[in-house]
Parts: sequence; C-alpha cells; structure tokens
Amino acid sequence: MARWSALEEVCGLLGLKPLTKKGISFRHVRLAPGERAYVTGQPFRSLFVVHTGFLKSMMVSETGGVEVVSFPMRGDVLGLDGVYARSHPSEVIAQSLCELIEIPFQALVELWQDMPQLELGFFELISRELTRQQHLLLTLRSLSAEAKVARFLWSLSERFAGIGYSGTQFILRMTRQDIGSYLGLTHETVSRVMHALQQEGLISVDQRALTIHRSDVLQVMRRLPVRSRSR
Amino acid sequence: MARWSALEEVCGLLGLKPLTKKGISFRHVRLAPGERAYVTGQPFRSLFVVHTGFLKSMMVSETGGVEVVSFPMRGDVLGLDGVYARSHPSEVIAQSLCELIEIPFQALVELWQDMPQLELGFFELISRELTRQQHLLLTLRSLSAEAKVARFLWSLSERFAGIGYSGTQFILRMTRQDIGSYLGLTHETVSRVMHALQQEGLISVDQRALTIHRSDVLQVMRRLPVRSRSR
DNA sequence: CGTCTGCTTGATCAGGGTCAACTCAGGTGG
DNA sequence: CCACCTGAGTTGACCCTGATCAAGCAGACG
Repeated sequence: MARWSALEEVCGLLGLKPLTKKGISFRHVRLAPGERAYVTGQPFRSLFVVHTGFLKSMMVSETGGVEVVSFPMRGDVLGLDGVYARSHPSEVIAQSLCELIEIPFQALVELWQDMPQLELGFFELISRELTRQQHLLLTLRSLSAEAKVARFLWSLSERFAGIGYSGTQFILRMTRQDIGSYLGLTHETVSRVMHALQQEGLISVDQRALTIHRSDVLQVMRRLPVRSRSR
Repeated sequence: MARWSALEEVCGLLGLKPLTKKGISFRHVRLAPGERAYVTGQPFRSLFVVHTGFLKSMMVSETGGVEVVSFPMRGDVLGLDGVYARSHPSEVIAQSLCELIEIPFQALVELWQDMPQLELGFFELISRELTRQQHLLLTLRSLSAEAKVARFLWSLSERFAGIGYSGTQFILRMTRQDIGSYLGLTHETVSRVMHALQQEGLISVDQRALTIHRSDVLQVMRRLPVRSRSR
C-alpha cells in the first residue's frame, strides 16, 4: 500500500549528490490536512523529507504563545531540531494532503558509517538551515511591515517556482494569522498590507488566491528597512 | 609558543562525552581585542572552540546593515554556519583577549570516520544551535523592550555562572549599540530600559559594570509579552 | 588638552498594535 | 433548502511603544 523511496530518490529531493545503496529504502507517510507529523515533546525517532504537500511548523515561545516557525514544502527536511534533545521542540501540521518520507534516525546514523559523503551532506543541510534561520532573524527585525510581507510573498514565489509550480500565481495555504505569526505582525496588519500592495498594482489577492504582477518591485521592496535601523 | 589541546579537553569544553585519541591535538589561536577569527566571505576551513575570552559575531542583513548575531564565550563553537557554503556568512570579533582552539574541518571529518560518537556529538551540537536560534527568533519578536533587555541580562548571567564567573556581578563586554542590534532595539532604548530596571531596584549599572539584585524578578519579567500578541 | 566614541536624557512623532464591528464562505442540521 | 453558526478576512478609530532627532557628558587616548 504505502510507497517506498530509494536512497537515491531521497538524495535527489534534498539536493544532495545522488548516492545509491542496495536494499535501502524509506517508507512514505500520508497525512490528511490537519494531521501532524509529530507533536511538541514527542520523542525524536525520525527525520522526514517532504515529498508532496504543504505544511506548517510551530513552536511555543518563551511567552507561552504558539508561533509559526516555517512553512515546509517539497524537498524540505522536518525534525532536524529534535536531534539534540531527542525530542521534538516544534510540531508540524499538514495544510494539505501530504506525503512525507520517513527516515529513521538510527538507520541514518548507521548509514553514515559506510557513506561519509552522506554524512557530510546532512551536516551541510543542517548548517544551511542554521544560516537561513540567522538570516531570517536579522532581516525580520529590521524591516517595515510592508517589506516583511513583500519579502514573504517573494520568497514563497521563489520556492514555488523551485519545485515546479507557477511562481506568479498560487494559493496561500496558510491563514493571515499564520503569516502574521511567522512575520511578527498581527493578522490585521497583514491584511492591510496585502490590500495596499494590491492598490499599488504589485499583486492581486482574492482570499487565498494570489497573483504577483510585479515581482521585480517586490524584490526591491523586500529589502527596504524601517528607516535606517543601524546607522 | 602556542598551546595545544588534546581531543579530550576539547570534548570537555563542548560538553560532549570526553573521547580520547592518541596523537590528536589542536592548536590554540590568540586574538587581541578587535582582532577577528574570520571575516565575512572568507573561505571556510576550520571551526573554533572558545577557550578563553569574549567575542561578538556579526552578519550583514538583507537590508545591508551589519547586525550582531551572538556573543560567544567559553565553550561555544564558532563557524558552524560556514559548513554549507564553505565560506563564512558571518564574522567574529574578539571583545577581549581571547584564546580559541582551531579545529580544521577536514581533519574533523576524517576523525568522524573512526569515531561515530564524535560525529553524532557534533550533529547534536549544531542541532542545539538551530533550536536556540529558532527559540530566539520566536521569543524576541513577541517581547517588549523591557522584557528583551531583562531576558538578555538574565541569559548573560546564566552563561557567566555556567563557566565559573559570578552570575550576579559582571562586566558587559559589549556596547549599548551592540546589545540593541542583538535585541532589535536602538541604543537609546537599551539605555533607557537599563535605567528603568535600576530605578526599580532590580539591577545596578555603572557604565559597563553590572550587578543583578533580583534575578528572580528578571526571570519572570523576561517572559512578559508586549501585551498578548497571539490570543 | 582636544578629540572621539560611548552613554545618557529629553522632546517629538509615527508605525503598527489593540479593540470593535462587519462581511463572507463553508459547513451543519432541522 | 434555508437558517444558523463559526472562523477567516476586512476595515476603521484610537493610542502606545519605541524610533528618531538633538543635545550634552564622561572616559580613553594620542
């Protein structure tokens, strides 16, 4: 019933050099919208690679609120943050029908013994994740609300284009609330800014449906600071 | 002239299980205040473990400003974010006399072949870093200025205590500007908040010298949201 | 002794948060 | 089939926090 993927296919999804090993394959897991790949605090056993579908990852902040950390899609890895504590600090919810490839961590570590390149590949993967996170942190705290939203839409567009969808016309799988949480804004502000962007003719929004008319302008706007935070 | 450290000592510093291997040792690097361990864009060759001293790590944000990413001290690892691109996205500046232990990455990867536990240890290390970064991101964007500063001082205090210094009385090695950049505030606001905390009797500040009187109150305050961001 | 950088303090202002009311789409059940 | 409900999204009015601009001070150093 469940599909299986060979190591080679997984490497391809992750953007690693395609390595092959006989007899190694990984089970697919199906999630219906609203189902979770794992919940906060659950013991860490496996990593997951997104094969199909759209998800959101959430985490409780020190202030007790649940905030959105990322919106994973095809090719993204889930669960890397659980390696250290051996339990998941975040949780991941499917926003659509999803198919994940489960990679039992124990098996992965054993694989590394024979395949140093694979090991290095994963190390690079998590290092990239770290760099992205840092970048996001720096960037978000120095942008205006408008620039944040522009940046968000632009980055979504890039990601969609990267996995074979249209980069100019797509469905937002998340609520305004979720976008706000991710960007550190309220849902009212997100709504207002999207309206403003539409007025300026950069995009069209109708509920969740989005069309980008001027990605060039978005790309410039996404790096406009609030004013000049650090002189 | 230069000191060397055995693998076992490095593991100890990092909080890993102390592993021993004959003939493996790592060179110490001395930095004077203001000197850099590496600069942005420099090819990635080595990780560094802080043995002594205090540093700051900086990165240019998408908006072009240079912002503070972290304030490393004893036991922290520098350079993990360079593994992916094989060049350093950030740079690290000594704020005091520092002694770093240089770990050539190539050598480390070779070591991993023989020592799976070491490999896993480093993977956990970087995973922890990722989790921390996520946590910081979530937390900072939902705190008031006062809570941010309280959290910052409290976390400094914990870290100082963890490496054998006093947790209640210490010198701030960084400028208000740097603290502001790290927390996403202006230096004026940092200054005002510290003044306010002093008025409330929680701390004493005199320039860079800091004494914490009520760490219990700080600990509570550090989790007070701006109001109630996510209802 | 002058200069520079870091720090403090005050006055002003605006971006975006808060609160509230209303619309709209989809789902449920009588 | 329609009334009702719920959650998402929109829009407006108001206000607060923290940024901006400006000025003055103190310690470090040539």
